[in-house]
Amino acid sequence: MFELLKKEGNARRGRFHTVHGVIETPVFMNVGTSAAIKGGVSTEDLEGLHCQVELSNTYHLHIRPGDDLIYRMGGLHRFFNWDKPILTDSGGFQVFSLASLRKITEEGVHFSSHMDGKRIFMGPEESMRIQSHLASTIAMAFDECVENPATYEYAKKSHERTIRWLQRSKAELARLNSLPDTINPHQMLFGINQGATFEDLRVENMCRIAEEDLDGYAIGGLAVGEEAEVMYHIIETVEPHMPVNKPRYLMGVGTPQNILEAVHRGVDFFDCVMPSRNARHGTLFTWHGKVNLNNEKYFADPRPIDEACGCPACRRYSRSYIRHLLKAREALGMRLCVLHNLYFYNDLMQKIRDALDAGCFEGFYRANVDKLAARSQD
RNA sequence: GGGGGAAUUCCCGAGCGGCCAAAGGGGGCAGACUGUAAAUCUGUUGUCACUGACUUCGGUGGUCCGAAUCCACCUUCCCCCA
Repeated sequence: MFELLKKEGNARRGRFHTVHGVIETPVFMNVGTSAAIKGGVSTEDLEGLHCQVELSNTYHLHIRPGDDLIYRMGGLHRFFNWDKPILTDSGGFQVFSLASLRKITEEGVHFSSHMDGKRIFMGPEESMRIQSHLASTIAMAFDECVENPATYEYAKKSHERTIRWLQRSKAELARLNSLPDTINPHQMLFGINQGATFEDLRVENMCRIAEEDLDGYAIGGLAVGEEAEVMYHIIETVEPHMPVNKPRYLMGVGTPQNILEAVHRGVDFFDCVMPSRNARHGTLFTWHGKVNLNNEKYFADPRPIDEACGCPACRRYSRSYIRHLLKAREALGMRLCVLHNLYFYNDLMQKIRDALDAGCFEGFYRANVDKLAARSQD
């Protein structure tokens, strides 16, 4: 159940109630594809980072260790010891990212496993069965994330198929939730809006999936190579057609600036690999822009990554030391950087919520939207 | 004391007369990264007045139109026999 607590312009302050607890929105979901945040971050760490929701992936966990095992181990929450909400992505994104290894039909998608080349098939029913085994808080409908640029003809054909896949996902999850040995019979389902960069397809798709009366609605297929302005425009186009009393999730986005822009346009949920991946590669997000700790100018810099940050890395360690760890390929270097970036993202969302609560989001937005995208000048 | 082998650009290492400023790796420097096939990938790494010129392959001197590559001597290091 979603409570819309406050609105400022299009920006929304909300509260989403789940069987695994409350999610204060706008929220960033911390991505741990294979039931682990890459870089050596534990679930205890996640608590320290004020992480509200963890995100894992259906396709990856199906391949390894197998959803049967996770079901036997009592579901994802027990398997990796996390009792707060978990959202599982459906595997739809892998239709896009593993494009060279798949074939799409009306039934679903034939993949070659990226691990061993083994043939696997995943359609809406398979995705829901796997997610039911994983017993996540929120399951995502099985969709096709279309490549950019896409032709109008293909985008139309694809989004219509994605709607049929959504209806099949919904029916299958309802069936699974009613079975006696289902771990989480209250598993929720979010539908995913598609339609590439075509306004009419996006709107038609949104109106059609809204009729399915789902627990939440996602905008997918963005941040796949199009200009940021195009992404913002699509959000603005779709948003008026999204149910007001349900959470809105912009999938896979994005930079701190992207998130602020999207909150400004009415989005509640986000997830992105960027904070963890960039951290592993040495790029840190701060309140005065990006810092690439690999740069020589930080060789003897005694300051923390961000003076204003309260994360475990900034509380104890200098840029100089962490840079050394990265250069020496010490695991601790990556870990500290990932802790910092995830703390930063969760902190960014907290500050957005605080601003909304205080009724000063517009000022917060204006003060930070450009600064966040810049390269730090210090 | 006798015999054999080796010295290459920051490091390791290829090169055996012109197509060599010199493969490949490492390291350095910089960039990318958006529902994670990413601890990955890309560019760059002698100097400059940079679509060209100059300096460089242990040292010195030769041979040759032309030498990192061939010859002589020197220096240093390694191996084998005494």
